[in-house]
Parts: sequence; C-alpha cells; structure tokens
Amino acid sequence: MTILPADLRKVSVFQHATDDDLKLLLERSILRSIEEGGFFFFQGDPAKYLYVLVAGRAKLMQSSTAGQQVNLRTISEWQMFGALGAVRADAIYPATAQALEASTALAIESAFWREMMQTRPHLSFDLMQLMTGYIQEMQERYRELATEKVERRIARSILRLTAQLGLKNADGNIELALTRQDLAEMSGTTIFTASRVLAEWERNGLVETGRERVVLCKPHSLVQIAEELDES
Amino acid sequence: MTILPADLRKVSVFQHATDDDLKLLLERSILRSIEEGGFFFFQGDPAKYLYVLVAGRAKLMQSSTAGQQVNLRTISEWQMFGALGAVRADAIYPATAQALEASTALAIESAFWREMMQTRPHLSFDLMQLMTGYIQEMQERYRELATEKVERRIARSILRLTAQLGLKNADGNIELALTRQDLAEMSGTTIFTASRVLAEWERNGLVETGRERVVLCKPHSLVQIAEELDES
DNA sequence: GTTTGTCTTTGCGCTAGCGCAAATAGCGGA
DNA sequence: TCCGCTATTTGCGCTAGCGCAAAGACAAAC
Repeated sequence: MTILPADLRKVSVFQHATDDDLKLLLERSILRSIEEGGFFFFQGDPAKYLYVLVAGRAKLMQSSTAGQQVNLRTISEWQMFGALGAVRADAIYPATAQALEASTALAIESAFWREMMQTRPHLSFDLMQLMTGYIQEMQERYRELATEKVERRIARSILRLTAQLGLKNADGNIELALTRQDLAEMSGTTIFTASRVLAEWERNGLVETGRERVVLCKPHSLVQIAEELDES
Repeated sequence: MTILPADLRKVSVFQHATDDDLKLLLERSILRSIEEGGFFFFQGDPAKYLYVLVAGRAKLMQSSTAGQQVNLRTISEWQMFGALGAVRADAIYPATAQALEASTALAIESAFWREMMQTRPHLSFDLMQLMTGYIQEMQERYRELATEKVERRIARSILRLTAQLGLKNADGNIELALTRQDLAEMSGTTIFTASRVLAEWERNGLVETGRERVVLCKPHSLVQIAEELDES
C-alpha cells in the first residue's frame, strides 16, 4: 500500500500542513499492519509513536487494574490516534488501541512530530483543535453517564457512531457492525441490558438486529429517544 | 490587587513563558471579581476570554438541556480555566464557571492569546500539556463512573480534591469545604447517597463531617476504599 | 434570643438495571 | 452437512442506589 502526501490531507490534524510537511512526515513514518483483534499499543506503554489509521477500523479503550473496560472511541480511516503521547517526551499511552478488523496505520515518531510542531504553529493549532474536541465529547459523555438512563445512552452511542462511520446499505438504511458487548462498553452498561434494549427497539420497528449488526430503520425515532425531555 | 508577572509563573501554562510574554499578557488583561455564587461565564457563551483564577475558588460544571448538572472540576488559585475556547475564533464555552466564594480572575482575551501562541511554541506546548491532562482525567472518571460503585467513586472524588487543594488544619488532618450536593455532583450520584456514605464513614472513624465540611482522619483507609480490588 | 434560610440526615418504598445460567442462533471451517 | 465457537437472547432473582418527604442541625442576620 502506498500513501500519498495528498491522502494525509484528509487527516484533520494535517489540514493546514504544507506539502513539504506532509512529504517529510511520510518519509519519517512506517506502516504497521495489525490483524483483527491485535493491538497497536497498550495502555501504559511508552508513547513512542502516534498513529494515523489508513485502512480498517480500531477502537480505543481504557481498562482499570481490575480488568473492567470501557470504549472511549472508535477509530475509522484517516483519523489520528495515540496523539496524547506526542506532547511530552516521557508520556505513556493512557488507553489501549485494538484493531476491530485487519488494519493498517501510519506510525509517526512522537519525537519527530514534536520537533515539527516546534516550528509550525499551524500543526500545534490543529492538534489542539482535535484535543478540545475530545475534551468536549468526554465531558458530554460523562454528564450523560451521570444523569441519563440506559436507553438514552445507548441511543446516543449509536447516533454518535453513525455520525462518524455509519454507512448506508443497499436499502438506504444505516448499518453498523458492532457486537452487543461493544455497544455496552460504549454506553456504560452490560451486554444483557444492551441486548434487551435493542430487542425492545426491534419489536417497535426502530431497528433490525443481527449478529454483530444493527440497522437503523427509523433514525429519527432514535434521535427522539436520545433528545426528548424526560416526562417528569 | 496587583498581579506581578512573577505570580503568573505559578500558572502551569505559563511556566515556560518569558518575562516579556508575561508582562505583555498582564498589560492586555483585566481583573474580574465575582461574588460568591456568581458566574464567570455560562456554557454556550462565546469564549471571548480565558481566565486565570487569582483569588478564591470556583467550579466548572456542565448542564444538560433538562437542567441536570455535573461537576467537571474545582478551580483553585493560579489555575487556568475557560481555555478551550482559546483555540478557535468562534468557540463557545463548553461548561459554566461559578464562583464558590468571592473570587477574582485575570481575564485574557482569547484572540490575543491565540496571537501569542502563533509565535511562541512553548506556550502552545504548555497548553497542550494541560489539555492532555484533562483528557486523561476525564477518561479515567468516565471509566470509574461506568464500572465502579458509588462508595469508591466518592472516595476517589475526595482524594482527587485533596490532591489539588486539600489543606491541613490545626490537628494535621486534611479538611475540605464542600457541600454534599457538590460531592454528589462530583461523583455522579445524589445528595442522599453521598450523605449516607459519609455517615457510614464517620461511624467507622474514617472522617469527621459537618455542614459544608469533611475532615479526613484516616486518609489511608480512604485510599484503600478507592483502590482495593473488588472482593469478587 | 429568635428567626430564617440553607444544608443535612434518615426512614421508607421502589425500580432500573445487574448478572448468573441456560437455551438459542449464526458463522465458518472440516 | 455437521461441528465447534462465539454472539445473543431471555427468564429469574436480587440489590444498589434513587428520590420523596419530613425532621433535625447549623449559621448568620436581626
């Protein structure tokens, strides 16, 4: 697989980079391919590289010492991940990145990226942009988890996901490939509750479900569940 | 009240700033004083200024359209807040900042700060440092909320707070000034449960409580509650 | 001292959601 | 086609934590 500088322009953090910047980055990076279920890095590893996913799909998750884990984010093509470690020389990854399917990512040395940012304010700005986005999303999700009921959180999780990577299938419906387990971890609940909620939605015709599959038939109704005021 | 450039060095984002930078910043900023319960800014306002608290105490909170809210962070002296809006020209504050007691903050124009960062990479780096810290903290708290029981979350909230601003009192114990309501909002629970948990701790001699007051008698036991593995 | 407002406690009932266990269904390989 | 693996469903019992309501405690102001 060959990556062109122009491809990198699709990465939000590189949108203001010059062609020379991109060329330089490419020259100094390597491609890493990971099979399904494999890991790009583990929480706690020294953050030697930052990554740009060029093919496949991955997820970022955080786990506690007791082994329980939550999904922080799903990564699709041309998204950057592992970038938090890029800021400090001695940083470690605060999360684990696992490939959901066979995936390839461009690995950029953190130290080199830091050097580039020193002399290119636009790169720093774009990275800060990305970071503020994360912070806001995490703050929102935190509030949701603290104050909202499970059904709504699941609806929100699905909608957030479709906004990022939902694909229309042949019937024009939006289809997602995810396990109940993933959905549960994204929403802060259990696989059992997730399954029950989806079953209920299916009974009401909002979705169709299958093994590792959710098809949205009435996206609007989902939005309503996600947004409507509590009837209190 | 007069702020000296040297004072600003206590702000983590300014630690690598030059004396000239600090002088410039001071000249271009104004002081805003807010009485107890007043607001520096509201969620949704255009982020025209970023702030550095120079006296008092404040909290950052996020509220949903339904009015429910969570505490994101407590701000003590020489901490920066409202900085997320500093990155984009058209940003809005993603949270509300309320004074917990009569407080004063230095208000720096976001646009001016952005200009300074353009030519001073060290400032960008220090701000990114702050942002990565936030992201990591929010990710952790999110996981805690999703996977851990209330008692442990309350213990964690208290410990996090003491790490930032806990003060030893005359007896050498650590004392905090916070309402049960605040504690509940920090921990993602209700005032009732927070009250019950503290009462239980008090019965076991871990803490002493009073109106808007929590004194840690056995901090180590709290750490144990916060960290010990589930007996599963 | 009394008043007033806010903060806190506690009894009580309730339910959303957890989590085990067992059954079922779907996919891929042999 | 059958087998084995993994994902999913569902019944069932249970409990952690919610949230109302009423009573009590504290602090500041009068």
